[in-house]
Amino acid sequence: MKVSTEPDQSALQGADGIFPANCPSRTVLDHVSSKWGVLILVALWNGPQRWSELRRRAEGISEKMLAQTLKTLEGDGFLRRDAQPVIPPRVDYSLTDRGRELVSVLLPLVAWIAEHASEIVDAGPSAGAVTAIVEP
Amino acid sequence: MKVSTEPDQSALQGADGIFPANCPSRTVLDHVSSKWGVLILVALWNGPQRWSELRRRAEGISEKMLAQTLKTLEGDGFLRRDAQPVIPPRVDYSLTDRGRELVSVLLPLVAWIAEHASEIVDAGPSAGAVTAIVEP
DNA sequence: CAGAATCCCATACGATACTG
DNA sequence: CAGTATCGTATGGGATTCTG
Repeated sequence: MKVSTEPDQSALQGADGIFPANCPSRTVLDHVSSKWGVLILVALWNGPQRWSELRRRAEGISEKMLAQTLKTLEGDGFLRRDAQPVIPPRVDYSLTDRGRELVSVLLPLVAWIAEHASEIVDAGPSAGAVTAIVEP
Repeated sequence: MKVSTEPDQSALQGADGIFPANCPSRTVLDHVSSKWGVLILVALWNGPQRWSELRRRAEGISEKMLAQTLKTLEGDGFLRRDAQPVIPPRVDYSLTDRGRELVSVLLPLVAWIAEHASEIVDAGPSAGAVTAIVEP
């Protein structure tokens, strides 16, 4: 399942613009890097998951966003929806081949963040957040 | 500067939740995967860039978002701001070591998307599109 | 259990104008 | 050139309710 560990970064280094504004690549990047995209995709790495499992794994996600994110990613062909006509309903979501390719390049990123986040977090002023609010 | 070759995905595969809801990792993931985060970070891979260069490279970004994204990423320690007291002003942005580590795991993702985006298409109808991207 | 539908607010984001 | 300030809108996204 190794897709391409060979960087192919030449295309990027050589170009002036990274992703042209109205390109599919921009769209896909937005889908993947949407608030919940990465979490859902990575959550599926272990194998098929049910709706409720995904909700637990992507901690904090609302049902609305789960549904929306799943549809978008399904539309992009990254995951597959498998509904069984039983009662109570059982639906499994799983990565497609394309989805597995994507996740395989996503994992190093997620792993890196998981390892280094604790050093970053602080960053002194307002914790890096642009608008630090909260606090009831 | 080798950082990424060892996946360390065990931590992810073993865990039930991916990123706990109120964890630094979530915050960092949000910063990086913000609408413009990836674009800016990758744009800096080639070396220091000036404000106006970044604006061109991250095609479509507004000044407001450029400023905001730069501040957030600077706050996270991914990039450095270098202002020279000359007239007209000249400011260079460049990746820190930490930023370079991050981008090094980001590049495979970006490259993958650049390669496959056109097959994905999505969005059903019109779906036209596209003059290949990244072509010199 | 797995979702669709509705309501509604916060903020992300863009456009424009102004400044050192 | 490299920003900041202000404003207005669109959209993301949570809470709640309803259904097969």
